[in-house]
Amino acid sequence: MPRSFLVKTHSSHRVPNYGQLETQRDISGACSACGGPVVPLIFPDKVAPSSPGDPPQPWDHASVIAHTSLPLLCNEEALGASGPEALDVSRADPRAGRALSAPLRDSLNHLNLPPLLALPMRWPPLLGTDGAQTPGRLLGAEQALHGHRPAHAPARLARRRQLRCPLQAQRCFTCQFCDKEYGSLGALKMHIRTHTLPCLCAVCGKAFSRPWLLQGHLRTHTGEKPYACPHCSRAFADRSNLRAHLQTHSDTKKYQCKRCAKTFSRMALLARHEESGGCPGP
DNA sequence: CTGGGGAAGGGGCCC
DNA sequence: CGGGCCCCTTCCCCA
Repeated sequence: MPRSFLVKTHSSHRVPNYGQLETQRDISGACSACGGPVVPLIFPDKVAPSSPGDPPQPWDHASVIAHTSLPLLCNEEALGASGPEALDVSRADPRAGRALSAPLRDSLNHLNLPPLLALPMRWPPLLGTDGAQTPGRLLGAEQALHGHRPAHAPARLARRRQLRCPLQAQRCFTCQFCDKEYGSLGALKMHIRTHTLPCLCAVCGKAFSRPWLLQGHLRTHTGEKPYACPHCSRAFADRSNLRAHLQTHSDTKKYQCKRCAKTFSRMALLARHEESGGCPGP
């Protein structure tokens, strides 16, 4: 997905009011690293490992997980572990007697879910804002995790990577979960978070790849809308949504149909216009 | 069918 | 190098 026009604005404008959120995190206990709720990660039952035909799963790669330390970011603190043993995935096994944090346990009870459900990696079961399941839309990570992808033997996979990046084999970092490639280890680590989803919402249990995504999600629970439209009384929880809304106040719409010259406030509307066949043409 | 809001995903940039 | 924040984009849903 192209990300163009990444214009940095003045940092003085980056002062959203997270007071409520900070208070909430204090209640539940927060990860000092990501600000998310502190809950132990529970890996799927290793008694029932992935079948050979299944795609590789994050929990199938404990060594990689430990190396990146990403998925254990939160539960390390919850477990109070430090040192190498903190990276031992087996320590996060629910059968080892690890308890959920009280807020999350309450959330799970509220959702009436079976106890000790394989929680984090496949969690949550596509919850809507009302807590109901929303089958219509798969999360990106869920798509990556559950998409049908043939398993690759390590040697063959390495061979394929070599063929793909013959000149940059040393600088090519490939995701073990989806084969995406990155030019830096940092970029790869950030991407891996989209598979491991280390930040969990204490209210509904939904998992996110990054703390600020969780913060944005928490606004759906608190109702906080720090981004107000200067032209009307509307306010938004998300800056991008405000930006899209501002287009509705603009006389000059940003996206124009090349066939009929009709303009639209959003690219999605233009795309829908072009795909609907309703374009009268020039 | 169209316009718009809400929520979320994810790569890039800066510190 | 990692975290935080930036931005755009996408999807779903509703009026």
